[in-house]
Amino acid sequence: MARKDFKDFIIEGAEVYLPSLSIDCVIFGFHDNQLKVLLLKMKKATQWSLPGGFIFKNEDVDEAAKRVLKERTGLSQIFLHQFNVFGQPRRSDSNFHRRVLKKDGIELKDDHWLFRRFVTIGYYALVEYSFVNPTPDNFSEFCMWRDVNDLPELMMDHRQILDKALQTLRQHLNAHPVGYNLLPVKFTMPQLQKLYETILNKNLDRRNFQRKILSYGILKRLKEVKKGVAHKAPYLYTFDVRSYEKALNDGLQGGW
Amino acid sequence: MARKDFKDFIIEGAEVYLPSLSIDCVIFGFHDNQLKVLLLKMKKATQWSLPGGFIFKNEDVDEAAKRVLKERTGLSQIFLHQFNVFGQPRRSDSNFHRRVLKKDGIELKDDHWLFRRFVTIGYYALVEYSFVNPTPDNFSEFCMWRDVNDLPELMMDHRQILDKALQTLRQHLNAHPVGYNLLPVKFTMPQLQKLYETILNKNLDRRNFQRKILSYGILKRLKEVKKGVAHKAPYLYTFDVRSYEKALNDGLQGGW
DNA sequence: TTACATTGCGTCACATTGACACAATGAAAT
DNA sequence: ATTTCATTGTGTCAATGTGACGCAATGTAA
Repeated sequence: MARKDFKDFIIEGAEVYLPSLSIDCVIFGFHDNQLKVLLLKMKKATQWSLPGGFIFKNEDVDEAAKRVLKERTGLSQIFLHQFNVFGQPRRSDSNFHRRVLKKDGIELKDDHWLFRRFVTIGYYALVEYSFVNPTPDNFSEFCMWRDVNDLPELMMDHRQILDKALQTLRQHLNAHPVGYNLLPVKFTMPQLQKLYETILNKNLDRRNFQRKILSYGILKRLKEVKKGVAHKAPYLYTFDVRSYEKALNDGLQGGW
Repeated sequence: MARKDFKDFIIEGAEVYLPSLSIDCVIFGFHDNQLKVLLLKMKKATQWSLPGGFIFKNEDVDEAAKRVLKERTGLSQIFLHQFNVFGQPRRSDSNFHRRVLKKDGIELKDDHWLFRRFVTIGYYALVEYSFVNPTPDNFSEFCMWRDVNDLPELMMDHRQILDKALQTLRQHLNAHPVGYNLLPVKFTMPQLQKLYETILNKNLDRRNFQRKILSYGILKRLKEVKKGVAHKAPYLYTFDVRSYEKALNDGLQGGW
């Protein structure tokens, strides 16, 4: 979006977007054995923010989320899951936005649509780190991956939204194709384990983990091994998509 | 809400409510060993609808849901859980409402706020059947419990919303105090089992169910037995609230 | 050539689960 | 009063799953 488009956006927003509603996305990636989140560094402010946006008046809400995802990552066909609505009246601070925009040389009336109350719909997304091309929006100076264990200060209630997304991801780990969406096509067992450990925030026994995950019958071991690594080279695995989806439909977890 | 209030509501709605957003509630109860849902029979139409409402401009979304719940059931302090947003542009059919209102002698302009697009936030609630005082709203002629296995035709996408709520309830069964909120204070083991069977839509072995549910240590067996029943009188149980909440925090289900 | 971190494979005790047996209870039928 | 029988309380047993380890194989780095 060029400068001119931004002006149009600010002026015409009230016309083209559904009022009162916004979208915020928590985009997870996995790299260097760490769980990452894609964040935007705001212009003229120290805070960061989640990628977000608004919904066109005739647009499906899920489609709007996909559009935002595409704009920030370059990716289509992303695993996307709506997880919570944040609807406290005081969640946004209109003065904050006014100040930030003013520093950027933009002054708007007090009753401008951007300053009104927004109820936001939280989505979390799972993407393959290496495919992403992080792209800032009009409110941000850059867009980059941040480690979930080393987060900067976030604007408004975005930290709360992020925490809730992480909590949801944890609960979904056994019922959704989390590994499949976060890892590259070929990966090693230690990588997969580290992913589970990071999301669950606990250590797992290497041998028991392998036994359990293999018992699901959703992995295929390849003939290759990982190359260019120190120590013993681990085997590479891929997800057996067919049986993975079947297993997830039936539900992987225990229970009744 | 009296007749006059209804007129006010229709006229002033655009002023007092947050635009574009609505709330729909799937209220579950348990009675006669059946899972029930509280539904409204619409005026001048054959369809039924879920209890719903709108959000005041300065009202917390969760509070709005509680308000709706209170209006339809008479209850405060209800277990309430937001589960999904339904945001397809074509989910509501403005002609449907127009027709229904016209039959009721009410004609509104085509651009009336009630006919605009609404994104709705779905909540499910768990209530104790016997405490509920079903109360219709202005769009409905009566309000009553319906068996989830014998549902009438619902307006718009309310059937889809209900199904999603049921699916969510199933997933939450081991992680939320479902039994605690749906059953009376004192209940029998067969009652609790029937509740689980109904929600999960499958039969469970009586003896294994008892063993497992008792192993959680969340139930207290009382000295009393159920009276006035045919055959052997079953013991009565209550939830041990303290250990129940503790167990739910840790998560009852298996997994990692 | 050796050291050593890491990987692949396996063992064992114990807990959990699914399937089922049997006696006890008490209202309803005779 | 006695019998019937659906229902409840308790327990058994084999199969399976889980947690805690041991040990040899691998292959880079010392």
